[in-house]
Amino acid sequence: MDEKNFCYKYPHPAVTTDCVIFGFDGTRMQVLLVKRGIDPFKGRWAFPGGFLKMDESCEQGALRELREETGLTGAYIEQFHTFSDPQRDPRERVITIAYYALVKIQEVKGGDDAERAEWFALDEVPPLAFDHDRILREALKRLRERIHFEPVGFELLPEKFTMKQLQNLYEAILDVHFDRRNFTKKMLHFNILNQLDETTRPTPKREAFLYSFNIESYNELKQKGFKLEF
Amino acid sequence: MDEKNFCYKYPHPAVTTDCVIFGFDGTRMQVLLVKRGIDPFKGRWAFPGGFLKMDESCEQGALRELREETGLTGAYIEQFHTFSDPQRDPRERVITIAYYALVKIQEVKGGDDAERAEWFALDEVPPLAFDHDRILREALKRLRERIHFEPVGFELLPEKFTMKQLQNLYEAILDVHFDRRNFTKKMLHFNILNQLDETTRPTPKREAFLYSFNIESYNELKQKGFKLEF
DNA sequence: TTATTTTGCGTAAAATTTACACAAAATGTA
DNA sequence: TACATTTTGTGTAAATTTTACGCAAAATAA
Repeated sequence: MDEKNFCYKYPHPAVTTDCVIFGFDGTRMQVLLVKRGIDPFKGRWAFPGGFLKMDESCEQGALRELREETGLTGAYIEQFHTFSDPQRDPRERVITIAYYALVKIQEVKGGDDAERAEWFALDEVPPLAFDHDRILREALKRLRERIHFEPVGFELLPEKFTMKQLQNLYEAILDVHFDRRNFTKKMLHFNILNQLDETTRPTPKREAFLYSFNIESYNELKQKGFKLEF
Repeated sequence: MDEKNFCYKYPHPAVTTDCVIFGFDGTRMQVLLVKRGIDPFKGRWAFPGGFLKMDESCEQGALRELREETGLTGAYIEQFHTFSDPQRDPRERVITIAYYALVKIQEVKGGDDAERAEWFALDEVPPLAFDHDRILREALKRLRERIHFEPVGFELLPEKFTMKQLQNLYEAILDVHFDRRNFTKKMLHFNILNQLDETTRPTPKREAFLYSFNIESYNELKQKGFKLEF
């Protein structure tokens, strides 16, 4: 059947969600792309996404797409912008509500479309379908702002991590360099890290402490109003 | 005619834009509300907004609504969130792309719907139609974040303003109090203000310098990457 | 005149940020 | 075993920024 059964008095745009999925490999920020199997832009890479269902909010839609593409459930996602250029999709008028997700790269198994999905380092992202290049730029911009108010880094690292890993992450996102000793001091000063008894073994050189994120302390701090300046 | 002439293979939600219009009266932040003339929520106050046309981006749509409601053209607007709860409109599925505008309250003459529009101080906003209470909360939250990266205050003040007015504005938005002398020092240190030769006359007490915003210096500063911490 | 309010300009103390020094822990090599 | 090398943990002094005020000038009102 090819009938058009959904009719309205006034024209309605189609609505999709797209999700920029960020991961961190220990050194560089990565994004998960999916190769398009159909036109338009067949063969081009794009962010996972799809049409919004009528009984789900766009957050639910984005989470559903994320689950379908990567097998991830309950990931940290954040809506950052809605893109609505009338020409952004050659088929029909489509506006897309864009999210970014922060995931632990090592926990992504890949879902139904896993064979089509692939991680790319930020500086190796190929030209993307639709206006997804712009969507990526906006996502990064928002992530860089967000890091000043939320400890977004902890969504990207494993449960236990070293101070060096955390520093690498901040440096990768903000594209800056910090002094190792000052970074540690500042981070510990926030009091949102648990220093664990364990250390990294085996290790090539001197072993490092492992830390975990203390979400209770963070929530307390958040009540009082604070900022995570870097 | 009451036919439904716009048909699609899959269901499409309706899409609107809504605009939270912020103004500053010298002491308090205000928002411009419009009284609804039709159901649903007839008689309740709401933010100006309306359905997106098929040939305009949502930014163009928001600017058009703003012009129709207030007569303002070329105002500073910023998209902050898209609201998509399936139940948010009792008529049909409507998602709304929400903007906030920063306007100089003294320049708002009022448009076609001027007689239905009214300014309300933030702490005197009545219960609003739809999910507009939530929309207001989110707009404020975003404005408070934004003020750390953009000199949003200058959109809300007249061309020439005193340091005290600027301080009042920051205090009203952030709901904090600054020391008068330290605020001045910090503000001047950014080097984005022109100190004018004029002063405020007549004045009840000692006259104060007038300042204007130096957008060239601001853009220079922005290139280098900076922050307007308060 | 004198008291009062508002503004401009300053300065000392406190707090934070920045730039380093140094030693301990692990490894590899002579 | 001794020693050079790398990586990490901890500390400290200097520079900078923030904070908390003091004080006098300009205008008004009594």
